[in-house]
Amino acid sequence: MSQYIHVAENEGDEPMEVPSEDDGTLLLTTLSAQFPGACGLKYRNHDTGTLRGIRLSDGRLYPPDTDWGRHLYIAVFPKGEKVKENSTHSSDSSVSVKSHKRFERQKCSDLIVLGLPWKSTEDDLRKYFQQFGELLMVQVKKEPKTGQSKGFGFVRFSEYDSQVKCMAQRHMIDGRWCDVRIPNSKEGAQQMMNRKVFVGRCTEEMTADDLRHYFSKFGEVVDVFIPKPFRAFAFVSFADPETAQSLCGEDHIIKGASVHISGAAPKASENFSSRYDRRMVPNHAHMPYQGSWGPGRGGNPNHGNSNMATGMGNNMGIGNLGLGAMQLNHAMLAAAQAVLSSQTGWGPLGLTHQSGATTTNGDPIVVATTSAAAPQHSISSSYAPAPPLGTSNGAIVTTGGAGTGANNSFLGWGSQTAEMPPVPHTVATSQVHSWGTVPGKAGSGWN
DNA sequence: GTTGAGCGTT
Repeated sequence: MSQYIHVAENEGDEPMEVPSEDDGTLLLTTLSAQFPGACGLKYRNHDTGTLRGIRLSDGRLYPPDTDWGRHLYIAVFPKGEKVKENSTHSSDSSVSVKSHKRFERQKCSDLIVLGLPWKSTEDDLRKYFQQFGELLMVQVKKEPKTGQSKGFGFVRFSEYDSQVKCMAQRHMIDGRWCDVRIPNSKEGAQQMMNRKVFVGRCTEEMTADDLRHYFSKFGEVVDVFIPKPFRAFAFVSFADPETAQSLCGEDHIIKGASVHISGAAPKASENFSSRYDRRMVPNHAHMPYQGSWGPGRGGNPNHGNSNMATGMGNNMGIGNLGLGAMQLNHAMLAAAQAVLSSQTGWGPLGLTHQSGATTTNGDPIVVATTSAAAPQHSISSSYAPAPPLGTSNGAIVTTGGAGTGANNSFLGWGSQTAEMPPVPHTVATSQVHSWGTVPGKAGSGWN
């Protein structure tokens, strides 16, 4: 028996009625059609005064009791996603607002949609994805002869905001969970906007604070890295990639010495592992928070991540360290490469940071083995499909029964099959489980 | 007419 359910974006907002299905469930797609990006529902339980999450399984929201009753339901959004204009108080929500602002400038790219049902047509895709915003292109790849779908397609939004929203969740399309990612062929496009510059010909007198202070006049400096012992170069990371780009190729005078600025090259480990053979870094495939820690565009102050997405073409490795032609010898070049390599945030614990290296920000280098540490830093959390950790959204199953698989089905991260794997006991492992089902491509952080 | 990790006839 179908009924209309009262849903609002916030408590106190004017509710909107959304229809349930004949079996009494509410399709997540129905909800998100009216509340784009919504990933769940909650309501105020007046017995306890607390918010109660609504069970979500296989794209269906289940009524809290025998039916939906007269509760006012609140749409739940992935963490950091609900960046609306009506959030006037930008004090505590400054993080998501900031990231939003940063993303506004970004351009859309084609997105690959994986896992489509064989029967899904381009019309189906268009109908589904237009809830996130205006679509510029929709494709379903088919066998040329038979016209049979290959099970994947491409979409392109006109607004980057739509793309971010769309990528922040999985998608139930015609009964299957589908993933939306940046296509392999497009990775690297973003990397042209590296936030980090290489500063060559540094003198020993230049401290990290000196560099930070000097470069701050061009834009917000997120990080300064000076290898120790002294090697006559440094890395400066800006919050805005455009700032970094604008400085590339220039010579600047700092403390009476002329330094040369150029784009920081990707690490060798990134180049080889992600380009040549991803099996060389099996850890990546199991790392949680690939998404949120990915492209390092979120102003993440940690070294390890600012390079995560700098996988430019294979021909832009050592040779393009941009050391200012012939200013530095081979040893120095190798040293720079080594330093870049050593900044891998994903490496073994002991190798995370070069000993003695200085940083101007006081933050400790976070090794991404503890999941809870990640999102707090991560301004780019809008990339993170609010991993199943997101109980704070209140959208996690609270009712009993088969709800033990709740975490796995949250936002659809998990198995395609109805039967869920054993429920992990900790949040951390649950993330590994859920995210680990997406193999490879960890380096780019775009998927 | 089957299938289920991937990566786009232009």
